[in-house]
Amino acid sequence: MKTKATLKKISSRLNLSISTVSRALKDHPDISTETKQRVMELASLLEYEPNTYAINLRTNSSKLLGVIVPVISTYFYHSFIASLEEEARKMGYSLVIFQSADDPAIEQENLKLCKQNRVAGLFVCITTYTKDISSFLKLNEVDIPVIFFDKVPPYEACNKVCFADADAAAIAAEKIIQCKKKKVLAIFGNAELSTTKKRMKSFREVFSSKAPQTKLNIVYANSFEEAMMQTYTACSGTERPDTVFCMSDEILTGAMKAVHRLKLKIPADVALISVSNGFIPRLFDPEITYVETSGAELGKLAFKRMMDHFGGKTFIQELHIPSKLVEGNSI
Amino acid sequence: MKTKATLKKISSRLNLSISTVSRALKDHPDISTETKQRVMELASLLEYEPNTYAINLRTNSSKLLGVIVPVISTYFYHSFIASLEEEARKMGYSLVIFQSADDPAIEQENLKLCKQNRVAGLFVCITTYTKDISSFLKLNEVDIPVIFFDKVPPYEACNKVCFADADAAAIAAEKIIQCKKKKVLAIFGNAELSTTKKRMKSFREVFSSKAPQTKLNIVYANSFEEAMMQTYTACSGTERPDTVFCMSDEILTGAMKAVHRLKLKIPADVALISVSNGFIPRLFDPEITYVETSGAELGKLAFKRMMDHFGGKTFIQELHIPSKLVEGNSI
DNA sequence: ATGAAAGCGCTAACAC
DNA sequence: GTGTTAGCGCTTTCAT
Repeated sequence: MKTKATLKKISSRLNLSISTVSRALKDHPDISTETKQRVMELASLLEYEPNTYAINLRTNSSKLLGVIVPVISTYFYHSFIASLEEEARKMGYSLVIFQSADDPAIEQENLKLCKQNRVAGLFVCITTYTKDISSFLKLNEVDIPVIFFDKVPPYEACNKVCFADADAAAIAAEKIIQCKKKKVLAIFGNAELSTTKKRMKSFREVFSSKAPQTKLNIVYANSFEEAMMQTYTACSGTERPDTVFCMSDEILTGAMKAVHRLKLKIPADVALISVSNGFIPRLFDPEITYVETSGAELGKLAFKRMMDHFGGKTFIQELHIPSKLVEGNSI
Repeated sequence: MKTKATLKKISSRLNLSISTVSRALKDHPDISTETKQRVMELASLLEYEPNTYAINLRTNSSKLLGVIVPVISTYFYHSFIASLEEEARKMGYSLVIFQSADDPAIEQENLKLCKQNRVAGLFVCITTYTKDISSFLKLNEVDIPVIFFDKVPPYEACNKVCFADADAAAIAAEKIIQCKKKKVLAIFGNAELSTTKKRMKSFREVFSSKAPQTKLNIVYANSFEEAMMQTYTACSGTERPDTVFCMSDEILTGAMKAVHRLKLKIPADVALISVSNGFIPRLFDPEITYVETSGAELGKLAFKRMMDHFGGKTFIQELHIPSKLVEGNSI
């Protein structure tokens, strides 16, 4: 194996000191143009690459950002990660990725690995079951900013970026009312999640205040399959709803499968409206109308918040992405 | 900010030398049980975490693995990454993720970042346009194994893990023949890719040898939209195919949208068969029959190959994942 | 304009 | 069983 170039090697070859070479490579004003020239040349000839470990050790910092998500392979997270990666790369940061499998124990393991890797900052979407976030908050004590995103802890004072959940559900509810729908099957996700609670509360409220006569059938689905069954059952009875509201992409895909199975026409037989990251609704024909909760947008916001933090804006804040309706032809 | 515990601090507090502490923490046989006890206790009290940078610098190695993919947010890559992450975590490795946006220039940037981060190994799925892989192969010279996956360079001698492309297409072709289909629309991806070429060649060959009378309409689609248009055009004419073959998930989603728009019954009006990662085909009803090319499986294989490499099996090899048919009800 | 030297935190060869 | 020492590659202060 070819050994890597170091400052030492370059300096001895050029009869210069290590510090001069170091400075020359950084275009330090003290160094003469001629010396810089010589150093630069040899460095590129030897394909010199500064040793990041040495730099990190010396400066006690790194350009690594940790990301912990329940799973990568889901409608939303990979688009978040993708947009985060783009932003990070532009600023010279790299992303180290971990999955918790929605298991708090693995989440803790991942946290440990993040610490071990001495990440400069951490983005985390907690598991459905994470109650105690003190181990995360400890990172703040050692000046590693932690930014919670999407599924954020409800109680503590911590940095959060998430969607305007209440708004998203309200916008969908209003659209349904505006379309004069009367019988709504509303499928929500895991009842424990703060996201679910917020969305449901606001969804209900809009109906009770603006269209109290609407028949609301509210159910929960923790998976694609459950969403499909809920939809199938509700839509195959005689009391078929005129509208199905889906709280997430996962639920939407389940609902759509049931709709296809029942060979229902959209929106003639049943209308659909969803809250979504935006990819799934466009797969269908007609395209599904949805309230956008964009993972990409959230990724950008999260990264910006991290940079602000590095820039000194270390105060705690909760940021929201506004929701907007994207019209399809499903309602 | 609370300062982190180091060997130095622990040793001075305990009136021991740094090396004794270091050895105690590693459960070195030389150290007395009592000393070990005292050291362990103080270490956990101070929440000592070894400084990875110092270790990496000292040992000139890291537990980071680089991954470069064209995009994360696509049918296949995130499942590859997800499975790789699971495997890696089990072995104490962490994944640093980069997207090339299918742009060779960004790919080179990413490669540079991987070098900077001194990754212990690299997984890369090259862009559609990557012709020169010498910069990747250079890593091998400095003992950083590079494993190409999925879209692999066709010519050079390098480590590859990929699908048995020819087999996958052949299996689909045989299924179509077995179902006595006579008019096939076959949609392939980017014509430049070796994957495409292999799949198409073998697809054609099966038909010409086993069912030469079949009417084959072979087209290319570089995107979801193109696949939709190709399907729409072919299926709305009078000469509608009885079967649509889709080379990838992306193409399948496009084809399905066209099928829905034309309100064609599956498989009565048109049969479908696809090559797929396995998630998309199950979204539809009836479920689509597909030849599985599992990103998760490939991730596992790639990681295993990497570990073998670390274990000394540094010879170059090309590994394949066999293809298997997963029956739906679409043909 | 350049160099010497200390030190980041750790490991490991070599004392004793 | 424990300590001493050198050194990984770099930055940075202080000399000259």
